[in-house]
Amino acid sequence: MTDSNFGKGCHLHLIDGSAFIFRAYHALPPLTRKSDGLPVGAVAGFCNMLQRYVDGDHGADAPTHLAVIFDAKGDNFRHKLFPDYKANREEMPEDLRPQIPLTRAATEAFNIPSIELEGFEADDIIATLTCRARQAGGRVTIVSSDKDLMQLVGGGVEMMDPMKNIRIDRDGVIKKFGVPPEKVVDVQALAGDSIDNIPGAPGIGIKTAALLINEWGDLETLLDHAEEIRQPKRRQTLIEKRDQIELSKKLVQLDCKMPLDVSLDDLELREPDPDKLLAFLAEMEFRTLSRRIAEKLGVEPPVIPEKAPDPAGDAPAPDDQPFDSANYECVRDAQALQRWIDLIQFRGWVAVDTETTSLDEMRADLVGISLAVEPGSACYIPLGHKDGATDDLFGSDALAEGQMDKAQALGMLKPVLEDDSILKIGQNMKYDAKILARHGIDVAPIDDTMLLSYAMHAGLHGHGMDTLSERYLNHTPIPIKPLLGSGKSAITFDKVKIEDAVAYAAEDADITLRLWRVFKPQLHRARVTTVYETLERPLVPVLARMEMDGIKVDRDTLGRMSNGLSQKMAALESEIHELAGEEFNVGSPKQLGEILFDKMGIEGGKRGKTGAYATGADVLEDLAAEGNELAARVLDWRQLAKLKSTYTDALQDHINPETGRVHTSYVIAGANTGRLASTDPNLQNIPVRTEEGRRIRKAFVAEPGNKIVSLDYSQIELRILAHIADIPALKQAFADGLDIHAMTASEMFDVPLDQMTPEIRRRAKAINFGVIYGISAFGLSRNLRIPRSEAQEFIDRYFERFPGIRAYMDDTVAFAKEHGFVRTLFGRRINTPEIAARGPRAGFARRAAINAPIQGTAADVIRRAMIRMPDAIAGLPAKMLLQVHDELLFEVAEHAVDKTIEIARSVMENAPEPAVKLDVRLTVDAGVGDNWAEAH
DNA sequence: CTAGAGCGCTCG
DNA sequence: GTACGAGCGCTCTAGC
Repeated sequence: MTDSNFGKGCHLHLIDGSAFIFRAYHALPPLTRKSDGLPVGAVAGFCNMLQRYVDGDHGADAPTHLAVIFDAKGDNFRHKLFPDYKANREEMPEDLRPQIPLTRAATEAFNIPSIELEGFEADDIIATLTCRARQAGGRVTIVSSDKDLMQLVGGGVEMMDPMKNIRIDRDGVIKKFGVPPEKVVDVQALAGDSIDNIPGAPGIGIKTAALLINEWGDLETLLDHAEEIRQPKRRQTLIEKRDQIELSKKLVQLDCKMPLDVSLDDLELREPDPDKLLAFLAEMEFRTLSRRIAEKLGVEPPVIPEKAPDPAGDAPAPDDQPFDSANYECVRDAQALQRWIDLIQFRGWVAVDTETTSLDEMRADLVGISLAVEPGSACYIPLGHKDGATDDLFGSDALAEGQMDKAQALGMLKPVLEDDSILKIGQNMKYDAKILARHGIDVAPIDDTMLLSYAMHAGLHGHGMDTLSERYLNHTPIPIKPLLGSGKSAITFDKVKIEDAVAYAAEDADITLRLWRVFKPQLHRARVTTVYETLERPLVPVLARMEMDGIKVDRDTLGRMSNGLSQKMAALESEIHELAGEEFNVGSPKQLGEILFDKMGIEGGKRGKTGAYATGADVLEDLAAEGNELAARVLDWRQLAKLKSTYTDALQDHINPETGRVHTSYVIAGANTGRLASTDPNLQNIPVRTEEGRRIRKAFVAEPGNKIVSLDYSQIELRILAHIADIPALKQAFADGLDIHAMTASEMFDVPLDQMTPEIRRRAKAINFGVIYGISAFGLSRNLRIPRSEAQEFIDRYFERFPGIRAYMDDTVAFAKEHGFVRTLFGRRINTPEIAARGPRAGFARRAAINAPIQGTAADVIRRAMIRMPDAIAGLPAKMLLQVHDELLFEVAEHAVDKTIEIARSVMENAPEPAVKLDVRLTVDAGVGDNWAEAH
C-alpha cells in the first residue's frame, strides 16, 4: 500500500469504535425500534456521537482524514500468547449484541471508512495506521479513552478522550503514567491490568512501576538488575515473576506492522451521500436525528411512519402477521436449509424448537427441527419421520421420503447454533439444548421465553407456551393431541405425517419468536433484566449438564428393598384386616375412614370436601396415641407403601438403561419463589427423616474410585431472615455460632442455655420456622398441638423480644399491597395478585408474601453458587449432580474430595457477593461417603 | 378406557 | 379455613 498523498499538513483522526459503542450503550436507555422491538439504543447514541464528531469544531486539530476502527470478533494473537487474555471481561449484554453489526452499517451510512481485521484488535490497527501517518509526516488524533493507546502518543500524535472532551499529549501521558509514552508499555507490563486480565507483577501498581522504570531506564534493565532492588518483597516478585512480566509486555505492546489492506489516502474525509444516510436513519426509525441531519444537509427529512404504541403493553404489535400455517415451509434439502441459514445470519437471531419421540431428553430421538426468524415466517425440517405405512411393533420402520439426512442437516446447523453472534431463542431451551447436546451441538447464546415470562410474571400464571400464547399473542396454538392421540393408543412424533408435523412444529417456533418480541423489551420495565441475566439465563447450561450427567442408582439395592417392603406390607395388611374385621383396601382413605368412624364408631371424625373422612397421619397418630391398634398399623403400612411405590419401585423405572444413572429434570420456572423443582423423578424429596427411609439414599452411589460429597447451607433461611428483618440478637447469635433454636428458646422462655431442654428448644424451633412461613396462632397451635391461646402468647412474646420481625412482616405486606409484588434481595420479582383478595385467600396471600423474599433469596443464593460452580471446579475430577434447595451433591474422584469441598464451599459461602453483602455470614456443612446416606 | 380431582406423604 | 414452597402415587369418579 502506498500512502503517496498523505503527508505534512494532513491530520488523521482514528475513532475507537468500541469506545463509542460502549459509551452510547451506557449513556442511553434501552431504546427499541418501534416497529419490531429491535434494540437500537446504542446505534442511536453511536450515530449521534459520529454526527457530532464530524460536525464539531476542532479548531486547529480539524481532521483531513478519518476512519472508525472496530474490534473483530473472535480471538487474536494475544489469546495464543495467553489463553486467559481478557478472560475477566464481562460478556456483552444481550441487547447490545445485535447492534454491533448495525454500528458498522451506520459508519458506512455516514460514508466514513470502517476498518476491522480478524485476528487483531482495534488497538493494533490504530497503532499501525498511526505509525504510518507519523512516518509520512502527518499528525494523528486517536479518539479513545483506552489507556493502552497512550504508548502511541508523541511526535504529532495525540489522544482525545471523547468522554471528557480533552486532548492528551506527551505531557498528559506523563501525568497519567509518570513516564513518557515510549515507556508506557514497560509500566503496564509491571502494573498489569485486571480488566484485560494482564497479570503483571503482583503487588506493583502504576506508581511503583513508574518509579522503577524511571530509576532503571527500561524494563529489561530493571529485570536484569532485579537482584539489586533493596525492598525484599519487590526484589523477590521481580525475580520470580520475570516470565509473567515479560509476557505481560508482549500483551500490552501494540502491533505497528500489521498487514493492512488500506492506504491512508483511502481515509480522506468525504461527504456523506444524503440519500444513503437518511435511508439508514429511516430504517432505524431515528426521527429526531434524521430531521436534524436532513436540515443540515438541506434536504427533506424522510417520512417514518409512526406506529402507535400499544397501550396495554401486552397485546401483539399491530403490524404482526396473523398466524397462517400455510405459510410455513417444509425444508427438505440442503439448498432450502441454506436459504434459512442465510436469513438467520442476516437477522442475528432465530427461534428454535425440536420435535422428538419423548419428553425424557435422555431417551428421546430427534425427529425434526423448526426455525423462525420473523413473525409468520417459519420452517420445519423433518429429519426422523418414519414411514407410517407398515405397522411394525419393533419400530424398525423405514424413514419417510423427502427428508434431509440428519447428519448433514445438523452439520449445517451446528455453526449457526453455536455462533456467538446469533441468538437462539427457545421456549424451555433446556429441553432443546439437551437434545442437541446429545448430537454434539452446544447451543449458545440463548434466550428463553419461558424464563423471560418467569422473571416478569412469576405468581401471575404458568409459563408454558400455550398459556403464554393465549395471554400475550391472543392465539391458541395447534393442539398436539389430535396428532399423537392419548393413552395406550398414543403414537410418538416420528409417526406423525410430515405434512401434519410442519403446521404444528413450525408454529411452535413462530409463537416462540413472537413471544420473545413481546417479552424482551418489557424486561427492563419490570426491572428484572439483571435477574434474568444473572439468575435465569445462565442457569440453563448448568442444569442441562447436571441432568445429563445424572446420578448412579444401584438397582439391586432398590430391588431388595422392594421385596422386603412387600413382605412386611403383606403381614401388616392381614393384621389390619383382622383388626377391622373385614378385608378392605388399606390404600383407600375413603374405605379406611368408613371402617374407623362408621363401623368402629370412633367419635370426632372430620369430613373433607368430598364427604370422606379425613384419615391423614395427624388424625391416625391421635387415634394411635389413644390406643387404637388399627390406626397404628395403618400408619406403619402407609410408611412402607410410600417407600415402595414412590421410591424403591418407581426409582428403578427411572434408571436409564444406557447410562445406568437416574437423570432428573429441574423445572426452572415452576416454583413462584425462584426455587427449582425436580421431576421425573423428583430427587428433592428422597426420604431422610426416618431411619427406614434413609436406607433409600444408600442406593444413590458414587462410581468406583469416587465419593459422593454433600454440601449444604446451615440455616440459610433464618440467616436471611436475620439480615432482611435486621434482628440484632439473631445476627449476633449466628456470628457467635450459637445453636439458633436454643438461643431463641432461651430468649423467649428465660431459660439459660445450659439448662435448655429438648422440649423447650423444639417449641422455639417451631416458632422460628413459623416466622419464616408467616406465622399464625392457628398454624403454630396445630403444629405444636397446644391451645391457640397459648400459641398466641408465644407469638406475642416472640414479637416482643424480636420487634424487627413484626416490622418486616407489616412492611412486606404493605409493599405487596401497594405494588402487587415483593422482591428478593437480588431483585427477583414475585407477584402477589391475591394480596388484595378477601376472606381466607387474603391470609394465604399474606403469608406467601412474607415467605417469598426469604425463601426466594435463599433460592437466588444457591442459584448464584450453581452458576459459578462449573468454572470453579473446572479441572477437578468432580461433577455437580443434584440440588436440593439448600444442598448441592457432587460426585468426586477420591483424591480430589478435600480440594473440591474447599472450592465448592467457598463458592457457596460467597455466593451473594458482590451483588449483596449479608450482615450474617453463610456457613456450609460438608459430608462425604460412598453413597448419599453416608454423605448427608 | 382415560383424565383429573382429592388425599396423603415425601423433601427443604 | 391456615402455617411457606414443591412432585408424585394411589383411589375414585365423571365422562367418553
